[in-house]
Amino acid sequence: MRDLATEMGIKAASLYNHISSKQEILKIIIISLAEAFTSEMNIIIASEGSSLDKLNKIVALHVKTASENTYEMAALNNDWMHLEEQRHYYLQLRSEYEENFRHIITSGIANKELKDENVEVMLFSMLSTLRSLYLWIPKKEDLNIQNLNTSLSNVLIHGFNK
Amino acid sequence: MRDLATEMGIKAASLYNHISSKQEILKIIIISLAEAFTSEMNIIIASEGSSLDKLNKIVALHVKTASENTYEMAALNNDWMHLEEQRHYYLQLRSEYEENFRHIITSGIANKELKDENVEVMLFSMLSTLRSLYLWIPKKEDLNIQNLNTSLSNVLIHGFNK
DNA sequence: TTTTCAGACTAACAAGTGTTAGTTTTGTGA
DNA sequence: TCACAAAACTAACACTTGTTAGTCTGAAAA
Repeated sequence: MRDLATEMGIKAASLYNHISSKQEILKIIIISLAEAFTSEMNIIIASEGSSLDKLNKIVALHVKTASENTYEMAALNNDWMHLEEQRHYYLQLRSEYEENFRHIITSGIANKELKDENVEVMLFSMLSTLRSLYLWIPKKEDLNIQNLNTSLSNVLIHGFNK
Repeated sequence: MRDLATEMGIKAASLYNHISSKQEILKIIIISLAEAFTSEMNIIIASEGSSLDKLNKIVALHVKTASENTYEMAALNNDWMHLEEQRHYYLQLRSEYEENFRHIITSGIANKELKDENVEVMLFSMLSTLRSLYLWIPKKEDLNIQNLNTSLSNVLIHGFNK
């Protein structure tokens, strides 16, 4: 809290005129990002289009979030486990999101859009790549968001062997 | 240190009969895993075989490391930045490893084994999935290591669209 | 049997943590 | 110009942290 206050040019005690605890800061950052993300995810789920279309949209949503909310994504990824009252709620949002993602994949397999490969492995592979974007995007200043969407979708969905 | 000592059934001060500082514990865990990993990686680099063969071997090495050294992998992934004297050495090992990985991909593209897709995106996608394995493997108790190697290689390298 | 020493112990330190109580300053509306 | 509220301040709290100094214990070596 002292570091944070110094960065803002005030004393630590003055922070408590604005927030009620350190926990509250964590909660605000993580829960508001998680809710914003979830609501965009629900729009994708409800949309028309093939499973591949939806997967592409999910990739784009992650790229957008990681580039516009890099630090919030870092907090969400690294510090969600330090939430207290909201930990359960966060985990609920997260498992709904994973369940939606999984459903898109199984539907895609069912209607022959996707290979009949291990669903959990597919899900894990996409999720862990997309969740790490926040670490990687800031290091590649020169990349164009549209190109990134395209090549990330290509690599994740279509693979890279000939 | 007090938690650690309690877990061992001794008092915190007694730990200092065995190690010289908390830092040293971190160093031992991270550097020894990184060195072991690097030396196995070098064997793969030096081996005969196509780029695809090498990529498969790298996947298998990550799966093996994540399942046999889950906690050490967690420490390495989450706490390498808290290394002090060894931070530079760690980053050096890591960038050599990434450079080797990148080289396998560019060779694969050059000899037409792999698609001519964005190398950095391919590398990022594989790396972030493989680096997250330590989080995921313990949750899937029932999975067989050999099957995991196969389906992970399939998903990462061949993609999952039809 | 005595000596030695690794490895446990207790007690305490200095520094850092989030937070509160009470006070002063500052800027805006009456 | 005055009143008041927002938001800064100082001082201190209770607790946690890694670590050290000095001591005791028990088992192996002499």
